[in-house]
Amino acid sequence: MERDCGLPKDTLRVWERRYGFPKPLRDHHGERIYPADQVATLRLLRRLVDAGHRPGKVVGRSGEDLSVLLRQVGTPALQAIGSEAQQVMTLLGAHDAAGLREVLNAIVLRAGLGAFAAEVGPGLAEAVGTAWWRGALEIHQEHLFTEQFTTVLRSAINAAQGAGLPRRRPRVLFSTIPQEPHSLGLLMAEAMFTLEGCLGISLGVQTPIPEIAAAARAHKADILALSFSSMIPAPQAVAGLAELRAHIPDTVEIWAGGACPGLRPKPGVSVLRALSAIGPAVTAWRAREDKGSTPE
Amino acid sequence: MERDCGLPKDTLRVWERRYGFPKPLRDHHGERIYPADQVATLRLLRRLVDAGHRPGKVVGRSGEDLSVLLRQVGTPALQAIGSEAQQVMTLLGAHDAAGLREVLNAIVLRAGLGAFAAEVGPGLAEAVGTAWWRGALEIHQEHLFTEQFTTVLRSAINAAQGAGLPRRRPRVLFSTIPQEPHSLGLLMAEAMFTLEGCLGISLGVQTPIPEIAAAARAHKADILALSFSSMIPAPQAVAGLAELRAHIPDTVEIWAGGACPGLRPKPGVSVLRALSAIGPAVTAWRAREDKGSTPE
DNA sequence: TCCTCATATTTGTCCTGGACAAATACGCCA
DNA sequence: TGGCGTATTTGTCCAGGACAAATATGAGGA
Repeated sequence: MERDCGLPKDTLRVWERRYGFPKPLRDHHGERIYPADQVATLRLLRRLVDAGHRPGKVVGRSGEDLSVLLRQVGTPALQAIGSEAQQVMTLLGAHDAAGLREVLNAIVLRAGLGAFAAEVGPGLAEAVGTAWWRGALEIHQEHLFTEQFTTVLRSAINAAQGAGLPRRRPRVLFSTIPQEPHSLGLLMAEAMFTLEGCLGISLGVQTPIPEIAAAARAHKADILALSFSSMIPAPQAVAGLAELRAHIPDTVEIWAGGACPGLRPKPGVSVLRALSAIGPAVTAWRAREDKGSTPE
Repeated sequence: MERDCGLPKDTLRVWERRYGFPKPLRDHHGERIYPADQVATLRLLRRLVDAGHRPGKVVGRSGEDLSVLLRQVGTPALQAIGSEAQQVMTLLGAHDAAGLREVLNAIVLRAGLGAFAAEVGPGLAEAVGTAWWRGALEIHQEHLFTEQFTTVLRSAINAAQGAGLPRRRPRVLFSTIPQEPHSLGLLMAEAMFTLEGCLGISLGVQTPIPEIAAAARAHKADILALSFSSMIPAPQAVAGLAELRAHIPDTVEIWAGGACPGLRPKPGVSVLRALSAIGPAVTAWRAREDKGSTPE
C-alpha cells in the first residue's frame, strides 16, 4: 500500500490517529483497506508535503482544496524551461516514444555528448521532475522519459567507448547507495568520465555499502563516483557517504554529485556541484597522480 | 537496516523475540544497532530460508554452521551449467568487466540475438543467481553482470530496431509490477518482440498498476508484457495480474512470463513459459487479428 | 524594519507486546 | 506408498506510547 502513494506505513498510521485521515475500511479481520479515492488524495498530499506544505495544515482537507493548492505551487518554474524541454514535454504529452527518442538523439548529434549529458540532460530531468510533482505528468510518462533518455545516452556512451580513444586511469567505479534508485544522474556522470578517457565500471544503482567497498577494492578503483538525486533525504546521503568513507582505503577518492541539496564536502569526499566540473576534476586528478608518482 | 540483509523489519523483530537472534546493541536512546557480524549472519540466514530451510531450525545457529549448510544446498546445479556460463563465471571471478562484455557481444554475434535472448540469457541469469545464493558470488559481482548484460542486450536491440525491418502491430507495452525490480527478463522479452517486428514501448520496471493501465490506454497497446522473476512471491504476482486485468480494457491482452513458479494462465492473462514461445504467440496474434478485421 | 537566537510545536520513526491467517510439516488411514 | 485432515510454524498486521529531529514562533537587539 505505501508503495502506491509513496508514504511509509507508519506515517499513514499516525496521520490517521492525529488528523482523522485517511479513514480506511477494514476487512473481515480488521486490516486496513484503502479505497481508491483516498489513495488518490494521499498521492496529492504527498506531493504537497514534498513541496513544503505542513501535513497538519493539509491532511484532512478535501481533494478539491488540495488540487487548488497544488496548482499554486511550482507554477513559476514553468516559464523558465528551455525549448528542448518544451519539445520533450509536448512529445511526452502525446505519448510519442519514437519521436522522443529521435529528438534526444538529434540533440546528442547537434550539441555533442558532453553538452547533452552536462547541460541538456539535467535540465530535462528537472523539467520532467517538476512537471510530475505539479501533476502535469503521469508517472508512466516519467517512466517513458527515463527509459528513452537512458537508451539514447547509453548508446552514445557505447559509441564513445568504442571510438578507439585511448582509455587510461583514473579507474572510476559508479554506483548509488541502496536508498537511491535513480540511474539518470549516474549515467550522465558516466558519460562525462567516458569523454575524459577514463576507465569506467558501473555497478548500477542501489548497491549495498559494504558491497560498493568490496567492489572498489576488487576493481582497484581510483575514484568512486556516487550520484544523489534531489529525492533522497540529505541525512541519508551524508550518512551513506560517511559509512562508505570508513569502509574503503584512503587511496580511493570518493566523488559525490547530483541535485541532492544537503551534499557537503568532507575529508575524503569531494562534491562536484555540476557535471561540467568532472572534466577539470579529472585533469586535476591526473596532475596529482603524475606528481605523486615522480620519484623524489 | 532491513535493506542491508534483505529481511523486513518486522521479521527481524519477531526472530529476536522468538529465537533470541539477532541480539542488536542499543544506542543511548534504545534503538537497535546491528553489529556487522550479525548482519553477515543474517544475510546467510536469508539465503538459507530462500533455499527452503525453516527459520526455526537455522536462526540462532553459529555462522559456521550456516556456511556448511549453505554449501550443501544447490551444489548439484553447479555441474549442469554450460561452457558460456563457466566462462562468464570465470570473468566475474576476475572482476573483468571489459572481458565480460566482449564475451557477451561475441555470443550475440555468433548465436544471433534471438538465441542470445531466449536461450543463453536465461541460462546465464540462472547460473549467476544460483552462484549468488550459494555464496560463490558477491552481490557486486551480480550487479556487474547485470550491468554488462543489459548494455550488450540493449545495444543489440537498438541495432535490430534500426535495421529498417518494417515495424507493425502488435503494439507491445513492457513493464513490471512495483514489487518486481528485475529488468533482465523484461529486456530479453523486448528483444524477442523486436525480432518479430513488433512495435515495442518500455516503461522500465516497477510501474504502479494504475499507471500501467493508464499507459496501456494512452499508447493504444495491443499486448501488455509483464515479467516476473523467480524472486517474487507467487501470490503477489497473481494478485498483481488480477488487479491489472481489472484495470484495462478487454481488447488489450496480457502476456506474462518469467521464472516465477506460481504463474498460471487466467481468463485474459496468457502465460508464456519460455521466451522462445514469443515468436509463435505473435504469429498467432497476427493471424487472429487478420481474421477479426476481415469484413464478414 | 530586519535579523538572530531561544523556545514551543509539529512530525516521522521507532518501540513493546499481542494476535491471527497463510504456509508448512506431521501423523493417520486406505 | 500416497492422499488428506490436523498441528505447528512463521510473517505481517494492530494499537498506542515515546522521543528526537525538523520546523515555526516570538522576543530582543541593531
